[in-house]
Amino acid sequence: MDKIFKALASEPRRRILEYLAVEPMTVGEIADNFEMAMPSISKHLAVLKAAGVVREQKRGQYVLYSLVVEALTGQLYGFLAPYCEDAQRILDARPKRRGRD
Amino acid sequence: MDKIFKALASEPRRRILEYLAVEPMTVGEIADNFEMAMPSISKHLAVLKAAGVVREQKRGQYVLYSLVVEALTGQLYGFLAPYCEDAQRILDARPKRRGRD
DNA sequence: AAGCTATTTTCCTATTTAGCTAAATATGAA
DNA sequence: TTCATATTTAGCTAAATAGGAAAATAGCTT
Repeated sequence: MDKIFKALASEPRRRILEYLAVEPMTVGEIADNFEMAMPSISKHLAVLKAAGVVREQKRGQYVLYSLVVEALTGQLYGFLAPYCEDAQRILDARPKRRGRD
Repeated sequence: MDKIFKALASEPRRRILEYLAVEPMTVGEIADNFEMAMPSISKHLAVLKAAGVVREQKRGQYVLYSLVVEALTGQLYGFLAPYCEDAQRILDARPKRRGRD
């Protein structure tokens, strides 16, 4: 739980997720949308990846990042469940993840 | 959005919310459950209050803190909504808050 | 008023985090 | 191989955060 909230406690990182929600992107493409230098973006992506909410795929010399939306929503619903029946219901209705990837 | 995630990006603060989910408590009662000194708890409570997820009521020389569960869930569903239809549905079904308190 | 208890505020230190530049790594192209 | 591009890692500084102790504030109770 700590990793996901630490990851989301950053405006640039939340913005990165918004971009990735539209389509997978390379680090450079993401960085083009920010004032920040690429190494900083790269580190933000590492934080998001450690939290499980993005996935990286090597594509030649590029690295393509994509959102793992079930991980994002799943973790937050998991946190919310004890506070809210709706969240528990949504989790229950969710298809169980097979260890693919 | 920033305040809520910053607030939740702390294990002690998440634990405080768990306690308050059971019943309202004074600062001292909360502090009894932690190794931390009371001033630190008091500061964590201030962060949670700034994020809108707890409310404080003066009760004589005590201060009673309580969870504002709709604020906690509402903000997180609000964040989730663009990523997940379920969250949007839950928000829509939620009774609109009147400016009470 | 004086003393006691509960809480917050202030001030300080240690740790973590964000962002930068420069260097290292990895891949593709000539 | 050599050059160029994409990304990550290292090393640094500045800013933010966490926690403690001590002082300040607020409300009882005598």
